[in-house]
Amino acid sequence: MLKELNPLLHSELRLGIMSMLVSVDSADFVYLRTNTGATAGNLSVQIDKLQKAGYITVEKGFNGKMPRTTCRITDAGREAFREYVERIKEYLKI
Amino acid sequence: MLKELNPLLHSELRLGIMSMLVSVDSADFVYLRTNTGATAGNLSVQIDKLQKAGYITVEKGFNGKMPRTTCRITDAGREAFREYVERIKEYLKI
DNA sequence: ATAAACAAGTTTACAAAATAAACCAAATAT
DNA sequence: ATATTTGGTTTATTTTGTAAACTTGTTTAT
Repeated sequence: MLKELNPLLHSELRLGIMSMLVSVDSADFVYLRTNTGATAGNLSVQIDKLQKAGYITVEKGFNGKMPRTTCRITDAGREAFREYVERIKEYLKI
Repeated sequence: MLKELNPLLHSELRLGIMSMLVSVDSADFVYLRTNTGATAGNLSVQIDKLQKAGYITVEKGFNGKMPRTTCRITDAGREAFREYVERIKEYLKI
């Protein structure tokens, strides 16, 4: 029997964000926006959701004078991602 | 760069339906309902969407006196599923 | 024979989610 | 000085998912 997929991760953009964060130390807002191709508004909202779930941390600082938002995956995020991958594999039959 | 995921397949229930159909000749409504755990209403709606997209065929007949709805995946459905799997693999890093 | 309960779906109304447009504040370019 | 760009956030709209309510017919109990 197929197990439920974590609805927070089963979203194209949020999965994309997590996918980028899982293999780097950190990534900033601009990097994520560029590499996901998302609009800033959409990205902002989805980052918020991931943060509220405790899957990522969001740190606001400055790059010189320009604001910079840095995201990092948490252990809980990493584990949730791992389990999501495990579960969806059964759907994909791989 | 991550490619877009087919939104018709990136849905837990529809992906579950396709996942079941991809490896059997056919499956009827009751089988799909039981094995996905979906409500009949939800299943009906999602089957409709897959059919309208040309990913499955839906045949209405009878099992004795009781109505029976039989679903089959089409070549287009199989191909869409294949491509979806290929694309989401990059998100999952597998 | 009639009513109650059940089976197989469909329709529709509602809730949740995704998305982009509009907005804001500060920095840089003209 | 002012127009444009950068780095976002807020909010309004659209899209989507979902289940409750309904329909049509069948079986079972009385």
